[in-house]
Amino acid sequence: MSKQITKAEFQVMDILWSESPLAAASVAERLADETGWSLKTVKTLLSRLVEKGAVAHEPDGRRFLYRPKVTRGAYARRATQRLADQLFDGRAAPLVAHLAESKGLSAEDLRDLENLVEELKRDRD
Amino acid sequence: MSKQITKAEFQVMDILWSESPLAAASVAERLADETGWSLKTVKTLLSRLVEKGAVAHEPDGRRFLYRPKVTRGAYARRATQRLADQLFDGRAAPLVAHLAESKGLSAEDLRDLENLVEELKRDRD
DNA sequence: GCCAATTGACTACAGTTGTAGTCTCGTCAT
DNA sequence: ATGACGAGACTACAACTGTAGTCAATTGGC
Repeated sequence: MSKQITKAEFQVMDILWSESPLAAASVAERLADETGWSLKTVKTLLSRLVEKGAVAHEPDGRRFLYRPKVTRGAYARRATQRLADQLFDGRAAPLVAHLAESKGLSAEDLRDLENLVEELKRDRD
Repeated sequence: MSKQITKAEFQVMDILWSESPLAAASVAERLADETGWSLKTVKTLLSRLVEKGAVAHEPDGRRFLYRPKVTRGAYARRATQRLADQLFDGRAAPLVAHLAESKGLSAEDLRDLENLVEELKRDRD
């Protein structure tokens, strides 16, 4: 049921999704470049993520190791669904249309999409 | 550049997108059912939206009429883009894949998507 | 064995958001 | 003219966020 994850918290999650488990110090280290956050800040964010049920922490000697409890995929699914529901009544096509309009999909994107649609059609029977 | 619109503010926008211009009282009326918000709350939200540059207000006698300055489409595009960038490195296909997985696209959705992809491919040449 | 460094716990504090309340002024019905 | 009512302006306040600081306990290096 894990609560809403904020933007800053998401950046922490993204580190943990790329590698885990990690100690707070390691997470902070990996974030230092993009964010400039102090270790303290990162620790606060980690605590909040633990409170929210999005990451688990297991003691490892004197410190904690953190590990995501929610997969990136699950998170992405929920976020995508929320957006689609809010903006497009849950429909995918207008969502893609907006993506296309705002960004211009690459040729590769189009190929991927075509294959995906094919696949989905096959699955449906 | 209008600032981030919040969840509550979005609900107000959605009323204005469906009909505008409207006086604060009318907006509140139309929101009463779904939200139960008091007129005061709605007025606060409208003021904040004006501050943020997302709606314009023109005096009409002793009151104001509110009208969106950002179209729903433009808002949707920005929101979609943000999500795609954050979660999928801007790629559309994985986004659609996640939508498909979480919701099960309808046959109609698939047809729409297919047509859309066709169209996008044509546009590209 | 002892000290400096590190760790997690707790605290801080300003800005944003959700949800309203108060104040003041103009006006419409009498 | 006047007094109640409705409009927007300003104020409130707790929860959540972003960004840290302080403190007390632990421990690895000497």
